Amino acid sequence: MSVMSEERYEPALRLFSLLAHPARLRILDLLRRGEACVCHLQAALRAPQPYISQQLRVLREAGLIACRREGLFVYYRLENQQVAHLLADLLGPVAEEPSSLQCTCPRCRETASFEPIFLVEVN
Amino acid sequence: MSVMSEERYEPALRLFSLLAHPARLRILDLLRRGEACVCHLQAALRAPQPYISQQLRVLREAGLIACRREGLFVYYRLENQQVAHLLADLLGPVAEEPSSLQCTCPRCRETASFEPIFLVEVN
DNA sequence: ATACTATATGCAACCCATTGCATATAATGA
DNA sequence: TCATTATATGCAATGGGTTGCATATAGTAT
Repeated sequence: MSVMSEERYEPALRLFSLLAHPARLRILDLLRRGEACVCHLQAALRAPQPYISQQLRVLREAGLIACRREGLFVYYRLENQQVAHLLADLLGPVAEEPSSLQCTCPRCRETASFEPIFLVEVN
Repeated sequence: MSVMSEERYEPALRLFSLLAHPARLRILDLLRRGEACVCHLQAALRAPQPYISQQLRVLREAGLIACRREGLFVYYRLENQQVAHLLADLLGPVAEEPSSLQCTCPRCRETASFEPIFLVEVN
């Protein structure tokens, strides 16, 4: 049939398509707590960096998230309030994970209370 | 990578996957107004009947809608309040379509104010 | 310039939902 | 019983998103 895509539904359809993806949904949920750098998300999802960056691009080009570069690091943030509401409805309030993940970015270093998880001491 | 499907997100992921589909979203939106028979949805979507029934099955097996048979006709209804809220958030209040679609079901016949759209007089 | 780290991009292969269609079933009436 | 209408199911083919990986780019430091 292929007809049937009323323009009235298109924004909602695009949004649902973006959210109906494990990695993207997880990323958006993580960003509800505030900014996060790519390496942070990478550590949280335990997925290859190019994979993370690809999903970030999809979300960025859709306007759901935005980013800001600081030196070598790029910090992403949730940029769409409607998504924040949606996630609050469906996932509940922001979940505080027991051991907050640490990566190699300065932000993680300065607030580090434990040994960073993905930082390996080389002697 | 295929790992990464935290059970915490699975209900939301399933829901988003169901909603990220033009026909299914349209059907759910239509059912916000109340019950509708298959032929009614068929007329509204202008899609083949087997196609409509398939999407209805998907939604039914997911528990989003329920149905009740009355003679030859099967009336579907929205069965998930969370979905109703979601749609209200994203699509706004129930839209009253200018000319309400009519099909061949008794319900449409008794409330018919105009000639049913998809009813052809064969004399 | 070179080296190194963090991040982004390009692209091909794969996989699975989508969808079209034939057919089956349910219910009613003659 | 047969005919007809409304709805459901089965299944193969297709198309488009997903994903893995090689590689490119940006930024910093020596």
